[in-house]
Amino acid sequence: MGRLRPMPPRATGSESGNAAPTITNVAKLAGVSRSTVSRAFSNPRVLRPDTVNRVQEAARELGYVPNPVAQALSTGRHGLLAAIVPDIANPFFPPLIGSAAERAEAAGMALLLGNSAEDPAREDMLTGKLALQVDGFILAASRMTNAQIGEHAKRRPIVLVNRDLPGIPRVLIDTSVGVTQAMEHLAQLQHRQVAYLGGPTRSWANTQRKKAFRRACERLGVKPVILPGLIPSYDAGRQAASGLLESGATAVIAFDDLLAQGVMAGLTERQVSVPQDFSVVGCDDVMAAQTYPPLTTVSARAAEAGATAVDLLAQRLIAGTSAAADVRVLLDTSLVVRATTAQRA
Amino acid sequence: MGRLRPMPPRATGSESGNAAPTITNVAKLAGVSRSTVSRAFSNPRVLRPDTVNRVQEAARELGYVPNPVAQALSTGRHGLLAAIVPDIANPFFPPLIGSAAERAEAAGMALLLGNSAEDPAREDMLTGKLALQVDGFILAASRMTNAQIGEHAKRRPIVLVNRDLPGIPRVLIDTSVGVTQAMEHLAQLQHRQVAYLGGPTRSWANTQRKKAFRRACERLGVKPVILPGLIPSYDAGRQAASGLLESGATAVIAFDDLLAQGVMAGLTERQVSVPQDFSVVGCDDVMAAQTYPPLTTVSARAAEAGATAVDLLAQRLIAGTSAAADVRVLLDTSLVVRATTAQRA
DNA sequence: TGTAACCGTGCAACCGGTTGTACGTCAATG
DNA sequence: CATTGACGTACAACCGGTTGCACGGTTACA
Repeated sequence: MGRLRPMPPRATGSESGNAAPTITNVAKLAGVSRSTVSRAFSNPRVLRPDTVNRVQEAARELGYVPNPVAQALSTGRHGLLAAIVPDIANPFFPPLIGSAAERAEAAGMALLLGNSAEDPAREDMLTGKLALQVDGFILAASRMTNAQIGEHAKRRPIVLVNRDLPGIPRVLIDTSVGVTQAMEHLAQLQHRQVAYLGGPTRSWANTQRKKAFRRACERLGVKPVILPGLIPSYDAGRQAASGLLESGATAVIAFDDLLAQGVMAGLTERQVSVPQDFSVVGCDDVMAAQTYPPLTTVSARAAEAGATAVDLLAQRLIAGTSAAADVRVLLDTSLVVRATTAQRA
Repeated sequence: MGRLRPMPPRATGSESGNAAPTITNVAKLAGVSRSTVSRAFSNPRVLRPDTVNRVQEAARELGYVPNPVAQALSTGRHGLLAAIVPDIANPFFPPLIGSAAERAEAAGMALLLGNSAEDPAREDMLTGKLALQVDGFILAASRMTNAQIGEHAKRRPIVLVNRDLPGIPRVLIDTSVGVTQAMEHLAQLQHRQVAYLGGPTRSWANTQRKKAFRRACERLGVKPVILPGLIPSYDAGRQAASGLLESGATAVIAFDDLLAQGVMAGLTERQVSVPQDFSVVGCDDVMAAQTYPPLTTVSARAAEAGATAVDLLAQRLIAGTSAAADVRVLLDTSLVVRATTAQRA
């Protein structure tokens, strides 16, 4: 680039190549200045209507469309939002991302995706790198420290999903309600000893679920068994099956559906049939309706969470930097009873 | 913005606010010109080493990092790739997107995500809108017409996934090999009549699979039953179960794992047990290892496809516009035998 | 000691928009 | 009829980098 003087003063006339038309081309064709063209798009009210028409017609003729990069440099608004997730292959996130992308588009913005691969350092790096090219962040199930998040929040608006950090707008999927319902359901089915198969220790969701589980057990007079936090995967669940059986529990609530599915596999391999001999409840309602037997699970409303987060962010972006108080959206959950729970044998 | 003359000539000294430091700040601190700072980052070889050091130190001190938006405007390189998929909630795509994002990052770029929601018009619009802010596109299972794709390819480099359009670089997951293997497997198990449960009619993958199925049936002397194309979902599969049973087939190859899973549910509801009474084979190996019983399926290597597509694109971007001949990468597939196929009853 | 080649850095134009202010025009008003 | 104000548009600085060329200083060689 850096066009130089010696060069012919720029082929002023019609487009020679297939380069995208610029505001200058439109201005020339419409017989107005560049600023007028700009205003015809960004602030038409200040122009005479017929001027606007003339410009628009010229723009249409050339196929002109404003260059978002130039706009970003000039205005500081990029029209981009970034969503950072720990693992896009985890079925919890795609619906969240999908609906976030949709809402972003509705707000005239596009969504940039970052995959932290469960690595806090990587998440930190990614967020820092993207900070200059996006207007704001959705941090889903962030693994960064509070301090790191706070630092990023100084540069760009952030909305958290499933992370409860006062001072930063956040939307939380409150599974404790659903877990409590699940416990009531199991108690009603005469289960007197129930296990909770934990997820990642550092996960906010896991903390919430475990707490709700404990509390409900106490209230209902059910004996709780807590199995340690695991990587939420099918294999981990399968391997946990034997421990479950030894624990004496007759039912389990798993941290998520992947674990639950693995547990079912492990149980079946040991000739324990679900739900006749053992009841299984999942969490997140991801894939639950897509397998057989259909899994009883706690719905997670991930899609809504993504949509809400984007709406919050967009709202904050158009309203200016108004801190908008301390937003904390709680999304309720509830138990979806399908076919993996039954009366205690 | 548009800072004006009447304003004090810009707080030259230390940063007053928390605005990101610019090349000008660094230049001032290092006692060199802006162009020197620029070169220290983009082309350090032309500078004296100690000058580079001085600039780098100043940059570090200020926490300077080049603004990618300004770079994009100036150089035309954005450091962004866009991936457009028909439906991010379909479990086939997340692994593809995930590995694409990873490879993009390895190449120093970030990945922008577009969700077309299965709508060709929307896909066309999205691609057009993003064309000015990204360096290239990955179009996965595109639903656009050849003409539309060709039009976009004129503006930006494109790599297709699972779409065979001569002249555009493409990576194709060739499931015909895997489907053929599946048929051989079933024939060996004494199945004499096998059904193919189709996917979206306009999908390239579906065409390939159906063709391979037909050919293998012919060669193996198996009677083929073709069931019409469906939306690939659990429910569609479940509803297809009765038709399958009526058809007289004793085994089915489903267009994808979602359909297969639904079929299994439908069969079980009708007291037909898998694999004792009926054999089921899926496609894509998505979720197959995460359910019970583990599904026999054709592996799809979606992650590799995403990675390959990005590598192709990145290669083409750094090599300049060299058309690089007519690239067509075929990814072989193979049958993964798990637990949903057995000897004919 | 004069000159040529070379090296390193600064200058200024440029990417494609945005926007505060100045200025010219015309109608309304005194 | 001169003055005022409103209105619409042009001018030019600016966003934060990049880059071709010019220019000044060294060094090498004649």
